[in-house]
Amino acid sequence: MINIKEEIAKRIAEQASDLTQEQIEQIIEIPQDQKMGDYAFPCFRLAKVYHKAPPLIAKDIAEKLSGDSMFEKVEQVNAYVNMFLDKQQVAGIALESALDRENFGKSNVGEGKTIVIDFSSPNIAKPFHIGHIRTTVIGNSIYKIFDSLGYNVVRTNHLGDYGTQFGKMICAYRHWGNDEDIERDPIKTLLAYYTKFHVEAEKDPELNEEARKTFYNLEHGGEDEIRIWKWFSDLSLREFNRVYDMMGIEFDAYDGESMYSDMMPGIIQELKDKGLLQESQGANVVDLDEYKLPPALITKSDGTSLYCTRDLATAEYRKEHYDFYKNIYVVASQQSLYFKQLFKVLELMGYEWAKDCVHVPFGMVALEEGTLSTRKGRVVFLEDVLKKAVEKTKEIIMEKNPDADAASIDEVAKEVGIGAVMFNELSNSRIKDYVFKWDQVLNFDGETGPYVQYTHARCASVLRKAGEDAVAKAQTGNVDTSFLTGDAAYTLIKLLYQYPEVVQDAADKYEPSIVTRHIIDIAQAYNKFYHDEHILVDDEAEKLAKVALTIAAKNAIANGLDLLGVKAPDRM
RNA sequence: GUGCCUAUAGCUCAGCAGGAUAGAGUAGCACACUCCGAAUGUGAAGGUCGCCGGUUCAAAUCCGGCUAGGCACACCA
Repeated sequence: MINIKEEIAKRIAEQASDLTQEQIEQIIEIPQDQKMGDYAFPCFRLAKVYHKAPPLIAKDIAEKLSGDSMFEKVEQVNAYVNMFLDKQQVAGIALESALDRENFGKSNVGEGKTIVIDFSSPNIAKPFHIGHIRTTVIGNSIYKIFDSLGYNVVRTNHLGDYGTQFGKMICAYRHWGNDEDIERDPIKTLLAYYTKFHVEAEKDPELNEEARKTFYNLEHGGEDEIRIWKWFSDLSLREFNRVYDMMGIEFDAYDGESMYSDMMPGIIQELKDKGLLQESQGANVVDLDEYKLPPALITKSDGTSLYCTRDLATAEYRKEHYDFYKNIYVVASQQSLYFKQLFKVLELMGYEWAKDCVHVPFGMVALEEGTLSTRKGRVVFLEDVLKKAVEKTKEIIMEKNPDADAASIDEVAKEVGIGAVMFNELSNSRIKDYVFKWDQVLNFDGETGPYVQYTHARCASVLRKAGEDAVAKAQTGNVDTSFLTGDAAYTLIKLLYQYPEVVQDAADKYEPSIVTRHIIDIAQAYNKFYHDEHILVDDEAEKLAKVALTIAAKNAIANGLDLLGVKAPDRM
């Protein structure tokens, strides 16, 4: 696709030779008001070079640019050169790429590069609650975005299936466990035991000691501990997979923490050999004082391992097996300091690839009653949220469309309801904290997933009415773009043109919300176009041009939603 | 105590390698379905961009200092 900004910069560079084309490209901006043009070039910075007032320089440049066929007009307003592009040319460029659904917004910049992305990673035997939605949905979207840019992306679910907590869980089971209850409703039952453990441990500190020993046994090959642990793991995975299935999320590897337990001694030895390990208060640490970081704890005073040790092993394993270009961790912002320590230790171990490890943090989810707390039983289950969203959607569909057939209602309600929850999660910058509110996730008006999906369904509906022949003809892109120069159509066209850069930007920043916001803009622009102009008009040439734009908008929305992991139904 | 993050309309948020009059959605108000899907669109209203300084021709955006909230800071992950 032609890079318009680059073309403009090239032309200005010919006029103002004291700046390089790159510098000019940096200065060129998109005015906030469309009335001021498609692109603008502020001339303040040239004033010093030319010893002339900025408006005079702007006037000069504007005059020289005026003749170029690229522009409809170029005018000087104060210190700005405001450029209005030839709308038909832009429409031609945008349509050409957007009509090609398969390739629109995609690229091959990542060819030959592998990215490992660690996300979701819930703890075994604990509920999959609303707090997990962030890493899961954001991680999935980042995977989709990089995948669409040609990277080979490995999704790994680093299950929290190890650590002292399992000592606690096993203890609790031994004290109060009932196998039938567990089989019937594993997570909720295990959660009840876990909660009870903490209550009891308050009264009887001996329990904590017992739990520590139990984990020690687990880590050192205790048969019964391993049997119970394995059983809990399997049950949990079954539960998690049900939720992943609902959201259409898959993984390439389920390598939990336990998988790396064999590598612990090796890591510890390696740290010793490299002179990094120090004994401190009975524990083994890597001192990071020099880097203004607290020491990284490698082993506890009782000799058992810690997550840091396991994470070091995990990183090494990933480098060896995947030779990653980036190793991404989608983990809550609470752990920012921890990841700084982890990456620093890797660096000190002499691994130059430590710089390729990135922590992608996100903010906290709280409930109106306070922070989520598994122990205190203050949780909202993700599955319940998804189910409620589907029910609500079903009600809305039946209300709006009483004679739709039952089978399709169920299918669409799932796509829209679950899509709404996922979309909602991806609407804001990931770093923001938020408070979970039912009426907020179940709101389907305005800037929401259903709004965007509705627009997609509306496009599909228009195309059905247009008929196959018209769609096939429009699909070639061989249409008269002079019918697409109205304000609404042109706004939409510019958004379509920008879409590929937006995807790249979202990848650079690991920020799916950039895509979310852009497809909201596209949906708004299409809806406005739809209201302002009649699409299926009698005039064949005009109709084909507008149908082509409808196809393009539909493709952009469908591809954008796909990057979010959200479905784009043709009817709803 | 130290570090990191956040602060923009009643509410939820965009905008932040500086640029022209700070944008959406939502709530409330007023409109538009004999017309391609009203889960839509239109209009009016709504702001000391947390506060104080600084840099600059130009600051919501950069720098410094405050304030408020969140998070983290050794045997949990």
